[in-house]
Amino acid sequence: MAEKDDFSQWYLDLVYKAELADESPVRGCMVIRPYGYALWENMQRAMDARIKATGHENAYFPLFIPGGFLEREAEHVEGFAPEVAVVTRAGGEELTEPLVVRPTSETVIGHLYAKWVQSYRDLPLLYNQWCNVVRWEKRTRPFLRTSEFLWQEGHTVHRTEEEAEAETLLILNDVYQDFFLKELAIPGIPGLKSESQKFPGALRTYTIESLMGDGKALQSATSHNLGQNFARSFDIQFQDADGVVKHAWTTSWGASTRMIGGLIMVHGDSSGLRMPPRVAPVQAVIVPIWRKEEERAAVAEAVGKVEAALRAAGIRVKSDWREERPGFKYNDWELRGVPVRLEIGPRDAQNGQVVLVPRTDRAAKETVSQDGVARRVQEVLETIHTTLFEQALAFRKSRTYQVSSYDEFREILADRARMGFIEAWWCGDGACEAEIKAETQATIRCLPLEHPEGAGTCVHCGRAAGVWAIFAKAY
RNA sequence: CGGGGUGUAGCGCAGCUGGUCAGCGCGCAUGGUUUGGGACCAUGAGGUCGCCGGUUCGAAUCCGGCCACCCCGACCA
Repeated sequence: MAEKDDFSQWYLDLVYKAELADESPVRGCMVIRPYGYALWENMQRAMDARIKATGHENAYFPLFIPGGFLEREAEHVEGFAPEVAVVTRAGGEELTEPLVVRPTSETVIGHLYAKWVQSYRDLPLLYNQWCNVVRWEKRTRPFLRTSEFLWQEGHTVHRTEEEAEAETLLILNDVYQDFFLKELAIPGIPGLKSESQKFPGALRTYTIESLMGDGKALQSATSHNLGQNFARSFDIQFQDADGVVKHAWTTSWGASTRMIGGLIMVHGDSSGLRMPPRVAPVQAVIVPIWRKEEERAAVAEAVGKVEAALRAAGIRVKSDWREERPGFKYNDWELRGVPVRLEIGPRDAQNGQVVLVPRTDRAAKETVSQDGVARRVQEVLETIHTTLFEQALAFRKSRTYQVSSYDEFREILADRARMGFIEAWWCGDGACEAEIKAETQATIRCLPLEHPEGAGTCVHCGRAAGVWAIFAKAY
């Protein structure tokens, strides 16, 4: 595996060697292998629970969208047209109207919502779907940017602007940010996107931005207040209590398999992946060790007992009986990021013990009794979650800079070893933002929800500035 | 779409001034010795040398065309 100083190669090696994914015969697409898919399923389960806990229901809308639908919202079509895949031929003949493979489903869903919404009594409509989408990307990387990816997209309809805005923020905070903190151990920063970076067709876009191990930012989830734009384009109207027919307010929000890329780049180290325990496909692996056949029998008995105890405690456990040497297995499971390793050899079998090694700190190896091992593993899993989070937070802080001069801004972004989030005042002018991008390749990642009061001068143009922004180079 | 590069075994590569050039490492299979931090020995399986055409007695090797992929840039809510 490449060393971490060649970060993009390190990332690719890790994805393939840990067997999360493989290349596909179609350029830009990706095969998610069982280990990667198990991770995705765990993430889905945790995310889905939050989506439902906040009052949403799952549904499913079609893969194909009538070509004309995208065009109904001007900004939307402009934003997505270049990356849309279109089916022009099917059933052995040319289609009278080409079908777009969904890049996102605002339009089809809008079409149906127009039908389903009649009265203010029908609102709010709170639906979500888990599906695949296609966006033809020129440059792809597994998980981070693929032509087809898996995600969830929520689409809601509300009676008022305030309600829609509250929904957008509820998702951002109670679903996404909570998920990042509690499941992935990633300290993301919730914030508002600038005009140039918002979703095509949205009024406002909120985002969770997280900092990767190489100092670049990753947009990890987004939540959009669509205003009445799509309601107007698709005639989503309702008769309000006052008898007046009004356009509804809609939102949409999504999080994708890209989060897996984020998880890798935030937590991975030179030995490989480090899975956050709560979503890890395997939380504890048991490596049996023996020399002679008679030892094997005793070890097997202890392994069986420990495995059963862990399973009974709800821990996802696997024992590795492959015909390989222990050292090979240690490295292999470290590469795959399994949080806890349990070693059981003849001595341990004899003494009723197991050796427990946390992935985050090999030196913290400890010997525990077989009777208490399930409880101890649970504790260690919690500790590992906290450790991962704290390490990621410490890294983010060490790579976050508040600058007052543009020279300093440029210096930091030009230095691979220091690159990260730059916080500064910004005048709010899109032209100024574009110049910064042209000169430094950095973009405004977000206008963080938590920011200093007051005002200053724009880090680029020096004019009076009332907006606190986070800049970074991004994936 | 612009600039550069690469296509030879599952993966990574050597061979490329035409003639023992079908090879190496890893991986894989079989047998044995091993096993508390990436084992070793032996045997073996596996390739239309990206594709098409040309030059030649003879092409992985030279020439032409095509295709694919990679890197840098542009693009990327």
